[in-house]
Amino acid sequence: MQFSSRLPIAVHTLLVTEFFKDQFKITSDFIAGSVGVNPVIIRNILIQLKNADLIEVAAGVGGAKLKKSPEEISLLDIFNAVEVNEKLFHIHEHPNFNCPVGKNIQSILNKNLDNVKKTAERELDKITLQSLLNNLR
Amino acid sequence: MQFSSRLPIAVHTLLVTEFFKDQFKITSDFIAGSVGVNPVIIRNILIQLKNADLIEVAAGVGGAKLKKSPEEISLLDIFNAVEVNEKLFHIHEHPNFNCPVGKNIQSILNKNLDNVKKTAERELDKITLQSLLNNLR
DNA sequence: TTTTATTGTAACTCTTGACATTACATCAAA
DNA sequence: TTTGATGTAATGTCAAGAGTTACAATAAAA
Repeated sequence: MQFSSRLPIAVHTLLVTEFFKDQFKITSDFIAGSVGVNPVIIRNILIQLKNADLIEVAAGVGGAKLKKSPEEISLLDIFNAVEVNEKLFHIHEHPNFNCPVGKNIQSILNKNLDNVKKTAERELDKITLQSLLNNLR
Repeated sequence: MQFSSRLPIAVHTLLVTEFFKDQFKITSDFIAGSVGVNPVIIRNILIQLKNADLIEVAAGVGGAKLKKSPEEISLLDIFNAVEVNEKLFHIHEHPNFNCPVGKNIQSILNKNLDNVKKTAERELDKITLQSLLNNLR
């Protein structure tokens, strides 16, 4: 099991948007050319990033740009923009509630696994778009 | 995107195996009755737990039991037993290597996201089967 | 030796999500 | 009004999770 490539593609999109902002108009076709996927994939991700207030996109004339500075955008912001926020694990839904284990399994696992998820989120929040840009040079 | 219910079901399986070890023979049907899924699902998970040396299963006569003490089994051990170990995120495979962003995106994301995964694994490793058993009482 | 309960395992179906692609209406500036 | 983009719907393909049926293999007990 693996997370989809939406986070990687969204990160790539934002990096391209910032890196080339003074040289090119950042259209979905332009981004798609760097990412290597269909432009519609990029447009859908741009919509999600726009809804999360990370970029603005000029309808009609075209072109995207960041709405915050790269220091203010973390991988967690991007992750939350493109992945639906749900439990990390799918817990089986029909345990036997007449069994002492079945009765408690959901609350026990929810508590422990939510904690794991929070730890991973804190880690994602430490990584900024700026630090990734620094790695480019 | 979500991890499958294999880890939750495997944890449930091990808890049942230990909790009822002195009262019942722990067959796949018995476990399935507590988890609320088809016994074949349990048998396949038992095979994975057996391959990871966490339990032993008596073929023919039936019955499972732990091969280590609950203190020695962590959620990470169980996770590794039932989930194929792969990258946390699927990174897009055909970036444009002629682009300074496309050329570096894979190595940058691999490095940063592997680190997030390692953090989550360390967190899973802190949680033992015994601590979950304690929560049952 | 035969019966019995159980495991091991294959085969099949159903459903869902990711991803790719085509198509076209909408939009806003030149 | 033309032009180049975006917004968005529809469709197809593929892979994985989960459930189920079926049955051979196994090992203990009768």
